[in-house]
Formats: sequence, C-alpha cells, structure tokens
Amino acid sequence: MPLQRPKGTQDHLPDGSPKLSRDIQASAFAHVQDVARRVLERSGASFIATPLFEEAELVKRGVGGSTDIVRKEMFTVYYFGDHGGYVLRPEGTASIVRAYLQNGLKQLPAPLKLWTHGPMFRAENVQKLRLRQFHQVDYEVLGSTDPLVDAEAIWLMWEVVRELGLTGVRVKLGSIGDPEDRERYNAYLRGLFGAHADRLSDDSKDRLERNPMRILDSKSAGDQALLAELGVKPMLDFLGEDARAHFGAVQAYLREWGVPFDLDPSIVRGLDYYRRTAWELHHEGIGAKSALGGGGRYDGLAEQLGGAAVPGIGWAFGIERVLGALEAEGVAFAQVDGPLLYLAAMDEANVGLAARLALAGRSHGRVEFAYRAMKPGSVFREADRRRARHAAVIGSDEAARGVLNIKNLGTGETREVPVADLNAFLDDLSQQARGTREQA
RNA sequence: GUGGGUUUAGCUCAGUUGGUUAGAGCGCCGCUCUGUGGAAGCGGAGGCCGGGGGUUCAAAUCCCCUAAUCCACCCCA
Repeated sequence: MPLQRPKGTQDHLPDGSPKLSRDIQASAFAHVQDVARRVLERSGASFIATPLFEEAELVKRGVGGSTDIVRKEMFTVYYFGDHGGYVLRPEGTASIVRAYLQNGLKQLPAPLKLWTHGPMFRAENVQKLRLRQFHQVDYEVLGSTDPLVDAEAIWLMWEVVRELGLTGVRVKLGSIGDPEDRERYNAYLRGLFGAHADRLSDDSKDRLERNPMRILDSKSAGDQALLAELGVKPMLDFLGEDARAHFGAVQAYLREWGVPFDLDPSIVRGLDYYRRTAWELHHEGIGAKSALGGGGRYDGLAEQLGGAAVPGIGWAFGIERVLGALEAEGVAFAQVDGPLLYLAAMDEANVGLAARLALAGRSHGRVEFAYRAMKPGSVFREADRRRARHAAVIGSDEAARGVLNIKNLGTGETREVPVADLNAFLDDLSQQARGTREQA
C-alpha cells in the first residue's frame, strides 16, 4: 500500500481525473477564487496574504480560549527550543488584524477592505465537507463601525455566491449585541435553564456553563420541548440602544438593496471575538452542517491582540462547501480551454521543427507539440484528447516548403499557413477564443 | 472524544453454503494503420482481495485486532 495523504486533507486534481468531484477539482477552486477576486476587488478590496502558521498566543487570544477551535482543534507546530509553539492558522481574521496592527496599515485610507484566500487547519474528526485542511475566501474591513459597512459586507458575500450561480442560498441574520448585552442575556439564560438543568441533555448541561446560547439551537428533542415550554426570549430583546439602532440600520440597507435574509434569533458565532452583526449563509444539500460561511463584527479584537482599538467586520466561506453546493445544484462551469494548436512531426527529422515552432508560438497562446514522430491518425487522436482546437502534421514536404497544413478540429477544414504567418494566425485564434469565452 | 457503514485492477463493481490459477465493463499501452482524427477488431500490462493475527485440509469469503475512508453526534467553514 503506497503512502496516503493525511486524514482530512484532499488533493486538488486536474480535470478529467478519475474520482473527480467538484470539491477537489483544481480548476473549480480557481474559478471560485477568480469570481471572489472579481467581486471583491470591484468593491475596493485589496489582496493580503499572511503566514499559514502563527504564534499560538495569537490564536488563543484572537479566536478565544473557550472555543472548540482552541480547546481541541489546534494544529500545534513544535520545533527545537523552548518556544511556546506555533499553530497552523484555523481561520483568517486574527492574522489579518495582526498584520494590520504590525504593519501600520492604519496609514491606508479607512475603512480598509482586505481579502484573501487559502488553507485553514483544524484538527477535528472529518465528515462531509468538514476537513482538517480546508480553504476559505475571506473578506475583512477595518476601521469603521458604520452599519453601512456591515450591510455592504453581507451584500458582497451574497454577490459572490450569486455570481457563482448558486440559487439555493439563504442568509440568516442576527445580532449578538455588545459584550454587556450578551452577558445579560447569558445570565438570563443561565437563570432560566439552571432551574431545569436536570431536564437538559448532557450536551446542553455542558453548554449551560460554556455558551448558553448554544442551547437554543440544540438538536435534542427534549431541549427543544423545554425551550418551547419556557418561552425563551430571543437575544434581540436584550440589545442595548446602540446595538439595536445599528442592527436596524443594517437590515434597512439590505432590504433597500434586495438582499433576502431571515432574522435568526438563535444565531451564535462560535468565535469569541464577535459582537453585534452576525450572519451565516446556508445551503441545503451539503450535509448535516449547511453553513457555507459566516461573518460578523469584531470591534474588540484588535485591542484583545494588544493593539489600538480598531473596529472591524469580516466574513469567510468554505470553498469546499461552496463547491459542494454548486455540485448539488448542478451548476456547470466553462471548461478549461485546450491548446489552440497541436503540432506533430511525421518523422524524427522534423520533431525538432515542431518543437521550435510550438515554443515560438507560445507568446501568442497555448501551443503543444508531440515529443516523437507520429502517424497522422495518432496525431489527431492525441490532439483530440488534449482538447486542441487545431492540429498540424509536419512532414518532409511541409518542412521543405516552410508551410503548415493546419486543420480545424471542429470544422474539419484544413488550410495552408506559411510558417512566417504562424504568429498572426495564433493571434487570431486567441482573440476568437477570448470572444467565445466572454459570450459564455 | 463517541456511534454506524464501507474497503477486491487506474475507475465503477461482480465474486454462490469457505473449494483449483480472483473476474467484467470502462480507462491505459501496443498492433491492424506511410499523408489527415474521434471508430472497430485483436493483443497486452495492471491485484499481498486495506494491514496484522486466528479458525480450517482449504479464507476475498468465518472470527478478533488495526488502519483508512464515508456518514452522523459535539463543534465549525
């Protein structure tokens, strides 16, 4: 048995590979990233990249010591020496805020919009579209508390999935208030459930201590019966005046822009740094956990990392989950183009000529060549398999006359092109290819 | 961390109550095929039946352990 990839990781494979599903198709990954780039950079976001590993302390303080991510899902990297340890990043926000503080990005015009994509790591048990190395597209805005920034962030996330062609996505929107609001609400929940702790499921007894809001979306039938019986008030009833006004403004903008959303009073962010606006995008058909991604405001995070007070808001979605949703909906992508031209020689003496012409043509488009002499039948078979648009067979006659007989594999027509005109011919082809791609 | 399913060729899968040398389709390679393709025919390569242990005259098949994988719980993207 040959060595295998580590549990919870995936290989991203070329089109045409056996066992290829959408969430491991390299070209599909690139497509999602391209669409996100287009949408986000149109909005003024700049690309940023941070290391794949960070100080463990950054993750502990950023994500929060009470979260599952820190308690049991950290990929810790040890090395010689007495260093406290690095961790492979479990999410992108803490790193980006760290980079903002460390590099003086406050100098750039505020609010600063940043985006990135890349792998994230969480050491947990795998299930459908839940991996140990997964990939996110991430958008962050630093330096503004304006609800308009919140609304635009949600709009952008919606716009990315819409441009990707997904139709079955639902936005669940809530507000978890300011920290003091949440404290009051948690105290209320602890009081309410504490009196009936014996009726809670074991998981929820645990939640009562760590994060009582999690009891609200418990899957246990007993918990849900108790919830209904007690008539639990939603978080939104506990919002302070400012948080309430902020949340109202966010909703008003979204309605004005036609972004459909459902108010979800049970929305709870799993990371400690969130406050106020919180939302998730959901899609049925990607398994038990239907979240494509989520986001929220994190005005206290920069201070928590030891920096100046910098308000922020951001979101991330899982690329694998989005690809899973696209597969579930049967959304088709444009296929990656094959070569414009495939060149092959009929005899060994001209193999070098085919190679030289191909290399010279590459500044004008994708050109491939055969590494050994072939019979004409094989040339076209090989050209087809590579999804080439044209193919030319070079024999001693063509070599002597300095021409190519180029066959259009779509129409079957052959035309003679002088070698001197090859580059102009390829230019025409790549312009045509661009044209048809834009139409599609 | 917990529970269930699965594991036979590159891929999708057969394989009878345990019984000789483990099969098919597709894919791959070659030939038919010296001047214009997608085809067909013929041939070929490719398997420690996930790994280890046990029962048996005999194990892909029965038992135990283990790993990987898929799904679910917790939680998250």
